[in-house]
Amino acid sequence: MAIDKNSFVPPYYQLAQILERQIRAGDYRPGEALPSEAELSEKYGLSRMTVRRSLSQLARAGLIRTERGKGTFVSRPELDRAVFVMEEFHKEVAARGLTSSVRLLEARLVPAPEKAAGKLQVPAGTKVLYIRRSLLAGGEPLAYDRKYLRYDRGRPILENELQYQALPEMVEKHAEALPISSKMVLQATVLNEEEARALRVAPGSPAFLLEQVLLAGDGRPVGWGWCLYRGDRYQLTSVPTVI
Amino acid sequence: MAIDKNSFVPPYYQLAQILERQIRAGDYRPGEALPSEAELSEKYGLSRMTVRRSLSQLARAGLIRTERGKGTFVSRPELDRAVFVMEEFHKEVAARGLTSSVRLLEARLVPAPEKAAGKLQVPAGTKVLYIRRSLLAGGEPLAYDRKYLRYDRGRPILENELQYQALPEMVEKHAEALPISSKMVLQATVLNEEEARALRVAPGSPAFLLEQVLLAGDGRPVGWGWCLYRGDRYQLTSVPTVI
DNA sequence: AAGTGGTCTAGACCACGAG
DNA sequence: TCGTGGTCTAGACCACTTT
Repeated sequence: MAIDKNSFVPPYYQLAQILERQIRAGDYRPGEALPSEAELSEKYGLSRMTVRRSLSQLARAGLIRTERGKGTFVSRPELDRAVFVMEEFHKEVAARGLTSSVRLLEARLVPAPEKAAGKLQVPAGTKVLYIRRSLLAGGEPLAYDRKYLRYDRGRPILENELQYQALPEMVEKHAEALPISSKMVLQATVLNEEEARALRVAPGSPAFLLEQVLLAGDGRPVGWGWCLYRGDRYQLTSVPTVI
Repeated sequence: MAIDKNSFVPPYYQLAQILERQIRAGDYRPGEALPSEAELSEKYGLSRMTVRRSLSQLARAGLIRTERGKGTFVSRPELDRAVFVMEEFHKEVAARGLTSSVRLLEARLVPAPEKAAGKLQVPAGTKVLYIRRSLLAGGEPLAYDRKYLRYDRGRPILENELQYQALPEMVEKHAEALPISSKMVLQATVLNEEEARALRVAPGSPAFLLEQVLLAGDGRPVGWGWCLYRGDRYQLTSVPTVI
């Protein structure tokens, strides 16, 4: 194989594909060294920087690993390793060809319960915004979301806002600092009476429990809560290793 | 801020950190454009290639996005998006400071059940290897694994192999083609009698159900099965956005 | 000393978007 | 036409590993 410089596919990508194919075909076996960057550069008529770009791509995909002073080696495939991506709710639902909607079940200012106060790093009893929402896919509840949010400003809450706005926009209006990142923990759980009712399934049904902390740019927590996803209608698929 | 060319931290990384800090501090807001590559190059005394490397890093982390002919823009944070990584069993367990071990419960050649035959793309009834294993962390069962594997060669199965070898090595010995990648689906479930007994918990307990297909380099399926992870002892934590 | 990957540069040409 | 990001080059110096 050679590089076609007239192709629309850029040379760095062509080389990455060539090497990927050779690795998958077993031409280079796990642990074996690839030709050095200088050799690849010479063989394919590309500058070393371009060769390195191809190799970086394969390294990011986990197919190879580089060792300074030694060489570039084919990685052993990690068969039991998987990467799962949970997209934003409306994206996830749209990808399945369904329409998403949000039903606000409750939204009020409450004194922060001890646990919520700890998570939000406010004194216990501080007024925080508590919301309960039902996330619908194709008209059917898919997830049940409960959250505590810091409420620093003196702005009144508008029912309309909560009903129709996405959570990030809502928080933006009602908290001092914007959340800019989130930390999540995913667990498997079974639903209790209340949760099952909200999701329209039988108590004891399986569900994903997603605990979420919203963080401001300075690292301070802005929100905390859980979102339950119906186990019979939600699953995560591993991201394929793609270059 | 300026670049310290005498630092051990390479310039491309220093610039990435500077820009990240400015974005997180709100100096550049979501949707806003960053200075052009030429401007950054001029301002920080770096070549354009180096500036581009910094920007690629921020783009991979999801903080910015580039648009050809238009500029580089700060992304809106996707708060409800999360990435979960499931590491190989022994790594995952070792990371918690526990020792991992594997107990082989069953391993025999069986005529492939219809579903397994379909998944493995072999005629129904073909002899395949069926194994059941208990994956232990600190002596306690953490996962319960059941798999069907193609068995093309005429080699006898050695109990010792199954007991002590990792699955990839085992498959390597007993299948024509090496598995080189896997496709997984993660679900939430509740355990039945048999599964609960294997995991030493009560029936009806929550668990993660990980369905796994092992693929050879040419894309042919080599193995198929499920692995159940105890819901009370296993959880996934989102990968932080890191540059 | 020689070979490897890691970083950086100054310049070039291209494709695309806006005026 | 001009400014933007996307790609590529030929060379350089460095840090590390092996001989």
